Amino acid sequence: MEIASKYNPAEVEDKWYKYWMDNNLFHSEPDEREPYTIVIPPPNVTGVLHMGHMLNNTIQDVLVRRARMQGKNACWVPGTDHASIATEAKVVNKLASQGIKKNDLSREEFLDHAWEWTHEHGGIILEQLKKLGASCDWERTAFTMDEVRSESVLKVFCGLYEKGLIYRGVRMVNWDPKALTALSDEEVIHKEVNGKLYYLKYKIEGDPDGGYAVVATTRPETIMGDTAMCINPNDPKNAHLKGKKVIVPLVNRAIPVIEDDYVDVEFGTGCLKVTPAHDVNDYMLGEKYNLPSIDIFNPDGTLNENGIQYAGMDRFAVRKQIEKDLIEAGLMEKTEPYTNKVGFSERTDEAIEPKLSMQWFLKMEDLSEPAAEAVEDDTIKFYPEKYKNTYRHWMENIKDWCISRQLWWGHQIPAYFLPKGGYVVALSKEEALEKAKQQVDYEITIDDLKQDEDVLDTWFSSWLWPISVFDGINNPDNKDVNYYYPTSDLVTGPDIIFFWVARMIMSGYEYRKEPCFNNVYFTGIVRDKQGKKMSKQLGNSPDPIELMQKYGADGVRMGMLLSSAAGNDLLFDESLCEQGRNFNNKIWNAFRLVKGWETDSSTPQPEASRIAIEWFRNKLSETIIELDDLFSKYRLSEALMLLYKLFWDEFSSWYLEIVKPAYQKPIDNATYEATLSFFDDLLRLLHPFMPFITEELWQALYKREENESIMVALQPAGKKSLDSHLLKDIEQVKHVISGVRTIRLDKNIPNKEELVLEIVGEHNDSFNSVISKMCNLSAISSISEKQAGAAGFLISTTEYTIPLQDNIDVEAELIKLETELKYTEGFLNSVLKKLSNERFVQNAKPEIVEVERNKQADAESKIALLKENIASLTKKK
RNA sequence: GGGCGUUUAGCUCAGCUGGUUCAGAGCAUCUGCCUUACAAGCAGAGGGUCGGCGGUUCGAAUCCGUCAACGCCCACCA
Repeated sequence: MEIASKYNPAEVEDKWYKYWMDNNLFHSEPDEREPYTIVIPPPNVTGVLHMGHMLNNTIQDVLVRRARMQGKNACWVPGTDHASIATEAKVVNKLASQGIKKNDLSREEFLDHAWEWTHEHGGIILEQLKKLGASCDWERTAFTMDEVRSESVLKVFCGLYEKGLIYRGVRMVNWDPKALTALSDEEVIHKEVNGKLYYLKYKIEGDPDGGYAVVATTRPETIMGDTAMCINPNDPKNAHLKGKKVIVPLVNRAIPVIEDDYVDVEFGTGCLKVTPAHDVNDYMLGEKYNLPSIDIFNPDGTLNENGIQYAGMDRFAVRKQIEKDLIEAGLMEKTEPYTNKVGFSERTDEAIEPKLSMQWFLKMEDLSEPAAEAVEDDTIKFYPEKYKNTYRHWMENIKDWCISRQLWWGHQIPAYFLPKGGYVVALSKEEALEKAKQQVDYEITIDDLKQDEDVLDTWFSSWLWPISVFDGINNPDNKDVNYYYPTSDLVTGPDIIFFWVARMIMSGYEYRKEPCFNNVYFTGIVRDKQGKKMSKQLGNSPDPIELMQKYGADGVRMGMLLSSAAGNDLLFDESLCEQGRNFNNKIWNAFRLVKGWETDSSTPQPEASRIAIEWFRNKLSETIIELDDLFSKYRLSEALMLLYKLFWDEFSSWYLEIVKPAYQKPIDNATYEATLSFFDDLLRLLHPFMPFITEELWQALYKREENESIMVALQPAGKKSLDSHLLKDIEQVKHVISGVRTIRLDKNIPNKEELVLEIVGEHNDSFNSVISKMCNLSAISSISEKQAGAAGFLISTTEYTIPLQDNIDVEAELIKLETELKYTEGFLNSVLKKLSNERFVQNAKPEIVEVERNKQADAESKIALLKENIASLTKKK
């Protein structure tokens, strides 16, 4: 059989993905097996795959594939998120490029465009996940705005409303003047902004001396909304203002001076302008002192008619203009540079405007209680654990969730306004009418009802995800949800711990009285080599599809995983994918070697092969134990590295080299069978990490049945009890072999040339067959004294020597010995120092002291030996 | 302003409750090899006073304190 010397992923990946699909291997139905469930963090429906998705989904696939191979009924539910604000923004932009304004369209027309966009771009990302090898149950693909999910959302809204947990009211919210919607606190990102602190003069009303108070503000454009000035009652320097009124500059309106100890005496002049409509704190002062509230902004951030001469101008333009005008009017005392934190919209990057508006809110207090507890007591475990703190802190300070958005793309709020005021909340308009009829004493028809224009926050649908994907909201007792819920692991980024993770936990307890998942694995953020976050804007993110074409999906998966300890950011480097590709190639070539062997039943099994098989069986089992441990701690990176070393070093470099028959010689049956079986085990261990190449080789390794797949083969179990002596002995043997190789290299002796190994001192000769084969020796013998002119090396106190025909370089040899002697003497010294310390001998554990004594003995005999050798060499000189 | 985390070889990172599984791994580097699976390879080698300082201890990468640098999260001081 002729096999190419390089693995070509392009030839095999699509083939096997299709095979898995054709054989329906990704699909799961409830049965008697133990379930293993993951729900995908749904990517934006119109998004494209980026490196973050690659990492996240590779991890999920590794977990799912492994669980499947452990005999569990594994189900990975894929899907997408309608991403209300992001998608709407994209559609608005697209329409704008066609010269269409959103406002010119009716809601229905706009939604038609949005659906069209969704169908056009939707699901691209899911197709990309298939390239990665994701073993999702595609028959279960869900969308946050499909029928089942939409129904779930409305049902939940109505239910929570009935329970009194959802309320509607005018509150100070985060307003995005670009997206023209309210946002939740979590959608606001605070950034430092270099601006100015403006010191404005507020004249004191009726003051004969023309006295004034100075107010420091970062937002002079809001003075039109001022309805009071506030001082601290305990501030002596402003005491003269008590009970007075001051005149708002330019506006010439008198406002009262109020007193509240909220005001920091030290800041600015100790005078605070109060603008209840445009600042959260001022709003609270307004409530407390019953101040009027003057809203000066339009929704888009321009000033309204309350802005008088500035009406129609943008808020930032006004800031500049008003600065000029104040200076001209002599009402600006000074300005100074100032940095403060300003909130920006997560989506549009627009400066948030605190704004009073009517919104829907969800009360969080009751919901958060069981959710907080579950993480606290490890019912739901976080990996890494440090996020418990973050979570706890947020839960303890949780505020009500603003769930309404002034958008069209999303779940429209099922609240219906009545003609003469008031509203009802109902699942359908028909039901709303029934409710309305009971509520009002006038005649009412279905056309009189007007549904709330707003939609719900996207997260109000995704927080139900682990339940709603199994239709567990609409049909709480269905077979699927009862079987698959609670889900097993959630894999997501720490950036959405509040947006999503926390809220899912809440909904889980609210609707199923159970955790929604048992473990949460937080991945890090993918950064480039400079440590910058990878993003499309920065252009520093490679295209995952191109990467997979270049290195193969398996290679890229490995590249992602090698760099990622849970929760740590990972510095992505393409060279890791290269390493992955190289590893694929290594596996490929090992396969070529093994499959190239001819067997011969008359060939007896060499002793070396017998030993190698016994040893590798133990090595494999030892690794499996370690692997299980690493997986239980979600240390996937280390798990993969462990297998990498097992395959490359232990299997390829040691095992295969030992059992490899001589050129064009056949191999004995027993060794051949054992090797194939090891190969099979290795492929299965590797399969969760590298699904494609392992399937390709697994299929070719033995004759397989139709429809068989490594995907559903079981993980190898390994031996129960390990022969630790054998494992240790072989490590010694490796040292001996390395020593001989070093001599060959040093002395420039070709591998072809047979050598003789002579040993002075203790040596276990059970493994001589292995040493002999690996070093190409003609004989191994024990002698009492090293031959003159032999090269050698020491392992503990045994001296391994190779007699050489040619005269050796005495000088070089002496230097080598002297160096080793010096080092050993130094080592002995440090040991002796410890042992001569009485307090050490008294206080340290006896085992430790014993160890030191052994060290001393070993070092002493080694020194004696070295000295002997040096003496005999010197004689020769 | 609070809280959390990180700092160990050129790079990326392991090192649990203090002591031979303690100074490690992979990559990179260097040397020699186109050796009959693989140069995307083989064999061998070098490389760190574990961020600084101080303390506890017979003994500290590991525990305590402190400082520094970087990162993240939270927070209404205009």
